[in-house]
Amino acid sequence: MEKYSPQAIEKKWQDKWEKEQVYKTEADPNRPKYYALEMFPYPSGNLHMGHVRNYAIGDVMARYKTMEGYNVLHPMGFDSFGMPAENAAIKHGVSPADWTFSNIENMEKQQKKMGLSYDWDREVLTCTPEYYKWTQWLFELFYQKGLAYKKKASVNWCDTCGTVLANEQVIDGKCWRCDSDVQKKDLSQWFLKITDYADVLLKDLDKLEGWPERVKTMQDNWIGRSEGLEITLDVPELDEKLVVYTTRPDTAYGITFVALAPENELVDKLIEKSDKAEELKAFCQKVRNQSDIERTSSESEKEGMFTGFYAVNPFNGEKAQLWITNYVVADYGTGAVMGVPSGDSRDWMFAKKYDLPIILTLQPKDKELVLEEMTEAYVEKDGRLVNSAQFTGMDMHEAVKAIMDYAEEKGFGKRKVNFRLRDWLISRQRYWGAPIPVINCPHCGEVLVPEEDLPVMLPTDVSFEAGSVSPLASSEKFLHCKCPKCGADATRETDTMDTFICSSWYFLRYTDPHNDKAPFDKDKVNYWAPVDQYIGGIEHAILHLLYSRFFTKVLKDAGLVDFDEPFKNLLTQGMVLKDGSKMSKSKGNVVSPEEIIGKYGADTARLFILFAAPVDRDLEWSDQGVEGAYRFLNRVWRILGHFEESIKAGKDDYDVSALTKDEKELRRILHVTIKKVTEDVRDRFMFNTAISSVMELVNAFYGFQDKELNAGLAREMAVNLVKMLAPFAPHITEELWSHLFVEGSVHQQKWPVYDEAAMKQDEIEIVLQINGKVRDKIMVSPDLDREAMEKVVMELPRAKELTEGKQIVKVICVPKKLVNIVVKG
RNA sequence: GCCGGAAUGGCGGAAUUGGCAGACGCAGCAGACUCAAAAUCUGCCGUUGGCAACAACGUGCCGGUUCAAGUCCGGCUUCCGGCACCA
Repeated sequence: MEKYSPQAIEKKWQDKWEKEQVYKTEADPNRPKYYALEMFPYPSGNLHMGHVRNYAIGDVMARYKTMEGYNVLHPMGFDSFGMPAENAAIKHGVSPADWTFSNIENMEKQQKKMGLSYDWDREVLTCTPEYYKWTQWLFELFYQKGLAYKKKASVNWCDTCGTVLANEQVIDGKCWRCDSDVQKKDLSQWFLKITDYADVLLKDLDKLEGWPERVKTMQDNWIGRSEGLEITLDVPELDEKLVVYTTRPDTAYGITFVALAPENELVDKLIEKSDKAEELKAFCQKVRNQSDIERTSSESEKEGMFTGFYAVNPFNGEKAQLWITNYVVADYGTGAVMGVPSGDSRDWMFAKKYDLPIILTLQPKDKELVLEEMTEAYVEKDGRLVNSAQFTGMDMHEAVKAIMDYAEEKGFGKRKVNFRLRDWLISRQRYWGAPIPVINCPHCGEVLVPEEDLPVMLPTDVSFEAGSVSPLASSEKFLHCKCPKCGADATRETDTMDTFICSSWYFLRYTDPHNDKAPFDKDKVNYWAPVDQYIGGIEHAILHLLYSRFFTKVLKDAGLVDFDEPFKNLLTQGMVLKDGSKMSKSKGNVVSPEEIIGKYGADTARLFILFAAPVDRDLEWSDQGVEGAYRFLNRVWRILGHFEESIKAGKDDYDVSALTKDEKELRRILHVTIKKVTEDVRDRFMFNTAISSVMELVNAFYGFQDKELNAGLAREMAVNLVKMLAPFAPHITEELWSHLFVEGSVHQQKWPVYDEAAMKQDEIEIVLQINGKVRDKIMVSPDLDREAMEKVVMELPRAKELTEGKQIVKVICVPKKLVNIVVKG
């Protein structure tokens, strides 16, 4: 065989696979299916190492499962709506579509150079009318189910991007995409009612056994469920009522004030009746002008202003001062919070600053608190109640329940579950997205575009200048239309949808990508989906993964699919780092996949990236490590070349009993390796250790390079070695397969099965321990029972020497492992 | 503050159910081949002491359980990530 030349063989096989459509798949209800999916990329123009890692992992799973006999769906597509295309249009005058499609073309070319087993016929591009027609159709479905609505609200606005953002897209007060400060704006916007599904989105996290704990916790935190009590307080001077929400009803006898957000409904009424209306107004204005970060940071100074009015604590009839404050979150709970300084550190700080009364209602069990000596609130959730009428003396946890019962019985309280999760703001004042299929009629109001008129096509005669209105409004032809209901002159909705809508259902479209009658066929989607293994970055832990779960649940309730979770198993890959930090142009530490593939080939790039670290951990890029992977593939190539004649001459059913002792040992290692690699790939996603055991096998193979090797065994070694490496390094293995075995593609072979009998050892090494320390090793038959093992070991000179003159307290025998002699003296 | 994850040689990492810590790879050292170098093949490679046999120490820290602990329990430290004035 000639020298290993990846550049020559990789191209050859990629062309052949494509021509022969080796990776094309069809639904087949008679075969078990496996759906392997990598998160589809945004078409930025070039693949980076993160993509390479993502696709390499997915490709191993897809190829492995295919060899295991599954009908495998392994598709790829592009999340191709979005801002960068539009920015390119503004900056360079190219159309967003042209920019996007040329990037897709380039990235596809790079993906194809990786040798990935995609069924390209199923490619999904979210920016095509064939796709966004169904995105719009799904929006209409949500609308009809009462899950899409338009409302005026204070929303997140990114001035740089010229659009609003969902809560999930605001990271530490900054835009997720461009990192600039997010402001608040009052706008009328479309929302999806994800809060209707808050409870089930939280509860079903328990079902997701194949998801990493940390992703589930993140979603749990984000949804933020809390159980508590709503308490209604009278405000006699205004003849009004006020509702507060608390998770600590046990402290209700300690209310001395009520803190209101300026947005609370009662505030305007308070100001109206107040004799210091101007001051209060000014204070409210000041608070409302603060940005979200200023207002919601726990470090910022608590401020407030007394309104002069009081509410009555319904538990004890005590008066509670009504304050307008800057520290109450307006859109959580009721925008009003009961102030119990003794039991809440924020209330404590506020009460101390403004000299408000404090009542102690909870005493810890292990010490006695004296109000005058306290320097901070007692916030531990443990103790007995004091100063709490009939509840005094009760354990805190019992009191929570008892007080809620009491409040409900008396009619001034109601148990309530609250969530941190807010509805999903989906309007975007941008061009390159799916238009919201709604027409505004002066007579009929909001009207959905009739299904037969979908898709609402993106116009091309627009000006791309960013502003507070979508560029779609600049197309007269697009903007003006007739009302589908009454025929009157009407205008279209000019906002487009958040691209996260497009990506919330793309994995379902892959199951039936060319359907022009429906988003997907029910039988097809229920055959292939849910996704068996989803692979992607942790950055989508909340955004994409939460939205997709929401979509799936709505589609299940609408009867479009039979499952209620989209992704059975989730693998969050680590980042690819260079010199300890994420590769980025600004740091100048980017390693280009194209260059690496050009130099060493895709097989080396894939092998290195899978070998260098466990898939879920960050990976430090190492040029020398890549060399190592390349060396290994060369070693495989050479050793198989060395035994080429034997491999070709060998028979598949040869006489194993004729093997020498050394050959038997090699064969044993082979079968141990098959077991190890199978389990690592199938059960643990430990590709790094799977590869390392194949390396060990190759090292053992090299032990025979200067020796005779039974032709049957040479063949068995080669067949299984090439098969085991096939998912990791698809080209070199295909080349070797064609050289050595001729028939078919290695990727359509059956995955190796290990032979228990071959794994049996005549002799195994056991360890002698004295007091738990290793003192000697000996080869024995693996069939020895405890007694026989003990006997053999006790006869060892080392054992005699080290136990001489000492008292043997105990002897522990672990069959096939060790004998531990415990001595005293 | 609450929640989650992690910590093992010079480096990436392995040890799956408590049973030989450091597999495999990188780097390093040595030998073979070569006029020489590269490539390749082979061997060595945690620390300390010792010519060696061997011994002691060693998986972030302190303690515990156990014949035996990287692994289990209790208490910390540091780092990474999420949430956070959410009542």
